[in-house]
Amino acid sequence: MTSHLRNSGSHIALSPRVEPKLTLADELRIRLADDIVRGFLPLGATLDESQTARRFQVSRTPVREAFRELAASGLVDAKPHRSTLVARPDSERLNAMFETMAELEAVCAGLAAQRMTVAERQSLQEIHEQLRVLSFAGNPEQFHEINEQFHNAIYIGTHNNYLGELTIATRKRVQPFRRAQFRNLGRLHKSQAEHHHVVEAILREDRAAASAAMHAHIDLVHNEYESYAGSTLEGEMAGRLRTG
Amino acid sequence: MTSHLRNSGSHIALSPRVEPKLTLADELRIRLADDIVRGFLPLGATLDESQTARRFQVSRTPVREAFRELAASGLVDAKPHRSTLVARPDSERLNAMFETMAELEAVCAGLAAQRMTVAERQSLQEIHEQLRVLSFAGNPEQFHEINEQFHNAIYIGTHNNYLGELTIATRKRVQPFRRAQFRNLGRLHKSQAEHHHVVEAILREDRAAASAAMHAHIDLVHNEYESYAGSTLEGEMAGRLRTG
DNA sequence: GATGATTTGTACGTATGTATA
DNA sequence: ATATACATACGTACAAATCAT
Repeated sequence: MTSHLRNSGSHIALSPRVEPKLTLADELRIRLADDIVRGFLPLGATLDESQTARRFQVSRTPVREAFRELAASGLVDAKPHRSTLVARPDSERLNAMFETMAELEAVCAGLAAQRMTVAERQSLQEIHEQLRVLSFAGNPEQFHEINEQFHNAIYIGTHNNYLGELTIATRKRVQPFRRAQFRNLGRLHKSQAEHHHVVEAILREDRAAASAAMHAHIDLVHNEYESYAGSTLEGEMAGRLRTG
Repeated sequence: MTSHLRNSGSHIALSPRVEPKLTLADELRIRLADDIVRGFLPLGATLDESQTARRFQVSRTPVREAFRELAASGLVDAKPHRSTLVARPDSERLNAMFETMAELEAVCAGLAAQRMTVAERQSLQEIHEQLRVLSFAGNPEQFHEINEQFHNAIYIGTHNNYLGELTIATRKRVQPFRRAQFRNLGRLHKSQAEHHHVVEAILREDRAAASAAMHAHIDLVHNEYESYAGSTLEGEMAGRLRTG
């Protein structure tokens, strides 16, 4: 992954509208957010402005602006006159984020059950079927990808874009703690079974059941993380890196 | 309200730790967010960087950073190479925000019913009583102030800080559309009655009832806005200012 | 549609505050 | 505790894009 953002001399501008003309700050924000949620940047890591600027061959100005936006979205922690750090929520806050995600996803599933169009319901079923196949193929990366599509399909089905955005933002903030989930092959099939209850309820247009099934699903994701983090003691260890 | 942020020469630094040393960008963000939610800055207004910089006697750099953060929080709309505008959601998005607020507030009330400490329940009752008195005194500004305290008390009662932050953020984004609410004196008493159902359910530790009562309350706030906006045709008119 | 005026985006230098020896 | 080193905060100059004519 060579990281040169600076595209010296735009080449091959065949079709117009290919580039929405993003600013460097925007590209940096997207790139850094991706690095954080993918776990490429470790939690609690120091994000040096000059260093980051050199890394991407830009000045510090767009880097600063990207950091500020990431701070506003909660992915990094920035205090005045102090270096920006990749956010590392303590266990209380992490629990709060998981719980909130469960509530948000539950509301989404409930609304989707009431509002999805025929086409949207069919699309959801197709994605669900893809996941079933993948749960046997056992490719964690691919399963994760389609799993996101599954949840996105439900957000769209709510016909409430704002709610979808809030939910996605929360998902992103929790993602670093869900990453290892699908390493466990057994988890793929369990996830599949949980999804099945959600899909079934949505197709029945049963709001309460869809909501409850999704809530249960996210709670299990949370539990899965806790048992993983607890077993590896990663949470404890990470917690003592700076505070101890 | 003279607007000089520049405090030339810090004076009287008696006790240490009085000033958390906010940056200019932070102060600007807070100030501008306040101006927006209070309706001081009209929806859709253009926020010129240089102009704003001159207004506060600072350079464009902190202004830009403040704009970026406001954009991340959704209060302003910023596209690359275009002036930043005070966000003016269309009716579909506004409905989505109201609906989401109702769901979030409902979840908060439900969790609070289960989790509030004795002290927190008592505090909630006291605030509720203050509102009852104010609903007769009929001071809209003061009622609004204590009303925010009422809802904040519930967020605290959830013991889920993240959820509280999301809910507050959503409340802020909708606030410009709730401003005129309490001009209507009758609304104060209706609001009071709705709150009563919420408080009662919370004190009974009845999660479902608290959640439902709060949901109904916010829905009525939404309806109140719609009938107001509809009657003044403000929504329609504003909608045609730029798009037409 | 081209050109000038205006506004935003980026780079960089200096000031200021923080952390370390 | 003072001084030094270092990172961030801010101002200014210039480049690039948009808007108005």
